[in-house]
Amino acid sequence: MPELPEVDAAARQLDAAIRGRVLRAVSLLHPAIRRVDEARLSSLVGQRVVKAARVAKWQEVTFERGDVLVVHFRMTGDWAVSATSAGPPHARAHFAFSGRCHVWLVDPRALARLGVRLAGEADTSRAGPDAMDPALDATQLRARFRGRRAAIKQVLLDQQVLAGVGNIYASEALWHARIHPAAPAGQLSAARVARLLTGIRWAMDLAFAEQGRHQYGTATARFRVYDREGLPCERCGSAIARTVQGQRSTYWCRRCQRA
DNA sequence: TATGGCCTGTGG
DNA sequence: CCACAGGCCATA
Repeated sequence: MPELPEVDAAARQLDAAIRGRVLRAVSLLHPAIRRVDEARLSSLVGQRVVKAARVAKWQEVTFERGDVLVVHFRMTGDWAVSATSAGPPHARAHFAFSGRCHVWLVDPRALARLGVRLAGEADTSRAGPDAMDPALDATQLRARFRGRRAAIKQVLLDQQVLAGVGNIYASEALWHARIHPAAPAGQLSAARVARLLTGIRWAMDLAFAEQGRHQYGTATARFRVYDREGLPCERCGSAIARTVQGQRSTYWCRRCQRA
């Protein structure tokens, strides 16, 4: 599920379901999810939802007193919304709202995280600018890469540098920009960073466009390089390569993407 | 900067 | 059985 476009869709779905409703009850259904401070969670019960929105790869549900429920899907989280109180498989948390609205956090791996930021508390996440923020330009992005000798692929995954790019779209964006995934981030020319930002927006826009349409495109149909090891590059026809960087798979074209 | 851990599931 | 999974954090 969760890179920026998917989290964005989830947050919109959540907002449509719960905005204006009152939280009636919360229950946690898996020990790993119980690491959240339950007293804080309970303090949300009885409050009305002002809005739900995406912030980087987080979702924030703002309540009337200014308290905020913070949710991160990690690898496999998602929402399930229904009018009945029967939970779906892998339901890890249950939120009951007024008007017979039930929301489940569904997460097979149970890696998702819940948190509560009470009114007046500072936001401690030091996330960088949002990848889809139109105000972000290539000059700013290049400034954020400056001094980083690590591979651009890994720097793209650093949410403090740029928020919202994950493992799939990092590969996709680098392919679009024709940049070698191991290139040192701080050495990229202005022109290359400009291409990279274009590539990031291109990959994200494609994913946004996919949301409304057939949810079930296969990976090979949806992506240009991700999960396409050995298949032909759609630009030059040579076989897509897979390498590992920082314990994560990187997919790229040896011919199109030069150092 | 690398490594392991968190969790469960799927596919080779 | 093993490798791997769209994320992130703790630790040395």
